[in-house]
Amino acid sequence: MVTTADGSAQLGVAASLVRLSHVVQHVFADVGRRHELTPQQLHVLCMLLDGPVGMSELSRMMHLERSSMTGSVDRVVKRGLVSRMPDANDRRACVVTLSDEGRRLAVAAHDDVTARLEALTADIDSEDRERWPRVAERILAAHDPAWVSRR
Amino acid sequence: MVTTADGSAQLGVAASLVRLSHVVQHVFADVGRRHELTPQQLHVLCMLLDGPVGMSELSRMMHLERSSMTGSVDRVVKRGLVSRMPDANDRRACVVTLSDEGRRLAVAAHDDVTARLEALTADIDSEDRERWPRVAERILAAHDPAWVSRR
DNA sequence: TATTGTTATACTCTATAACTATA
DNA sequence: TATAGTTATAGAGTATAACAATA
Repeated sequence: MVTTADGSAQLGVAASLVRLSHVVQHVFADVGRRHELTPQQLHVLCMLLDGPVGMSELSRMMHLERSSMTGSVDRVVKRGLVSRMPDANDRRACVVTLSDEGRRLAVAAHDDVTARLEALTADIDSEDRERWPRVAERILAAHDPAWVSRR
Repeated sequence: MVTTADGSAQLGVAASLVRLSHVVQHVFADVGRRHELTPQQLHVLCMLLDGPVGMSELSRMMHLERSSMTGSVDRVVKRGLVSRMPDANDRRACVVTLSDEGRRLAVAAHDDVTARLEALTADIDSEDRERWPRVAERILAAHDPAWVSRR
């Protein structure tokens, strides 16, 4: 808690980010559960929405060890949501690809998460709603400078 | 991605919250690792910073089943970071209490997380830095109306 | 030699169901 | 009956180390 100029107490910037993160995680877990997906499985599917990705790249995107990815991908493969396709240019590698069912689930869950978060921010001034994503992008860029160029 | 009035592309409110959440989780995991704590263990310790808490209340605070809490608390007990004390008013219950070592670790890690997040937001206009926590509180209140009254 | 991906192993984390003890 | 907490069980998630195959 921080005391502001007018004497009222409010969360600090860091504390508010942590709290908000918990809200997002909670929404993510809840939406996943409704689709019978764990948060991690949903996360994997969302990473594949823009197209197939190799195991190494996927583990980098998710900040996980490659060996951890193997098991995570195995579980969604077993559910028929993704498949491993051979990489045409590198016989060591494979690309993980959404199945039709996987894409359907990923899109539905992604839309649900978006809707839930939009609802939570519905009563915020439109000025702040416009302003916030720009602030967020500054934070993302500070955390991962490469993020800017990946867009 | 959303296209704004001036034609530039930027993240939507929901997408920016999700991305930010990942950054926070990453900072949390990284700080924990430096103190040889898993993110969940750090989370438990932080929940106890304001004073001892019973198992049921703790599981409510962390959105976990009580049986999951048992194991989580067992692991930090085993490391000597917390202990279960009998509840003076209810012989069924116990209160989980930080040890000196646990408090030291919790404070150090908490400060590290705060410092890292403050650093990430350091180059943001002071107006936005002041404004953001108020916006965040609106979101927290929308997600959990009881949160307001708990402050 | 470096990279891609997997296996083996050992934990941590989590939920469900059934249980004990106290309120 | 209801609540506080645990146990038993099963599975998901994760990291480390060692390995195979290809680049």
